[in-house]
Amino acid sequence: MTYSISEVAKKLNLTSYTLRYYDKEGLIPFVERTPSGIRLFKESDIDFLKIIQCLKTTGMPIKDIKEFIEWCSDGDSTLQQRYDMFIERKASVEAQMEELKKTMKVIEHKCMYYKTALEAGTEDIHKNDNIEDFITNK
Amino acid sequence: MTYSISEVAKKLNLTSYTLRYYDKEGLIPFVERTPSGIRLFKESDIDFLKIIQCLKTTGMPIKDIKEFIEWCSDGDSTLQQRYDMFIERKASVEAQMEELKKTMKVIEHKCMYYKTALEAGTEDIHKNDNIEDFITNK
DNA sequence: ATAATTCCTAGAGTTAACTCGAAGTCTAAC
DNA sequence: GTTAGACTTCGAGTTAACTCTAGGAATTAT
Repeated sequence: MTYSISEVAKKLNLTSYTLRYYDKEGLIPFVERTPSGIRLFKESDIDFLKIIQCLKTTGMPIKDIKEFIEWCSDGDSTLQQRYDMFIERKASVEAQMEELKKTMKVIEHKCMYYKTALEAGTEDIHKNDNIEDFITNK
Repeated sequence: MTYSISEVAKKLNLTSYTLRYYDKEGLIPFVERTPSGIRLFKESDIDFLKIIQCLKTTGMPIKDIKEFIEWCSDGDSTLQQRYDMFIERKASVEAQMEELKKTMKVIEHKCMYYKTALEAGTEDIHKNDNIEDFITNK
């Protein structure tokens, strides 16, 4: 069973334009076509697109994802590169999570700041606060 | 005590170009100047820039940050908007963390996948795997 | 068989966030 | 008082990732 480009777009919550763009950029060279040139997406193609979306979420640029796709079609000789890449992605995601946690602390502090200010009707009650205390975690 | 643009850039790990760009975009209208036009950053300006960096980390676009800055100079009448904004930022960061967690699971699975493939010398040992099982969390 | 819909490509346009170059001004050191 | 280095503005250039348009071909519905 195969899917049309618009079906895949709907399934993955992106547009046909984007899928054609990914194809143009060499991210999905494995997608087959009808004799008249229309793309036919297999289930396995959709799985690959899910991995591509996952890599994008980690902040990986498209040209790097393309390199990974090329490694995939190069077979077992590129296993080490692909392993290294995922280890590096893992470290990157860990770093991003750490940064988000720090960011969250500041945002939560600001939520409290404005909650109390709203209750008081003025920001003045924070006149003596020291924002550094929160950013530096004192 | 004040700081020059390049000192602030160094402190915040960005460039003078970027700081001037932020100024041009209205993110730091409070930064004062010498009579000859040179920017003098106060400690409180740097604190504001840290909040701006924090908002950027949450994925907030610059024109939205600008709106927040405008609210700040509009005083207490905008407390509700600012509170709502931070609540919304909090939800956004929570969503991002959730997505990163899901992404992490897939990445970790791929790390294992390639680790075992490397040990076996070939990807073939995963011939019967079903990637869906991992993506759908089975 | 015709009309509506969906597909195709090539290439142009958009947007965000920088990033830089040119030309000139300011300031500190000698 | 001149020179090196940092500062200024203005506007142009860059990059990534889409996003869309035009013009045409294929498929589906009536």
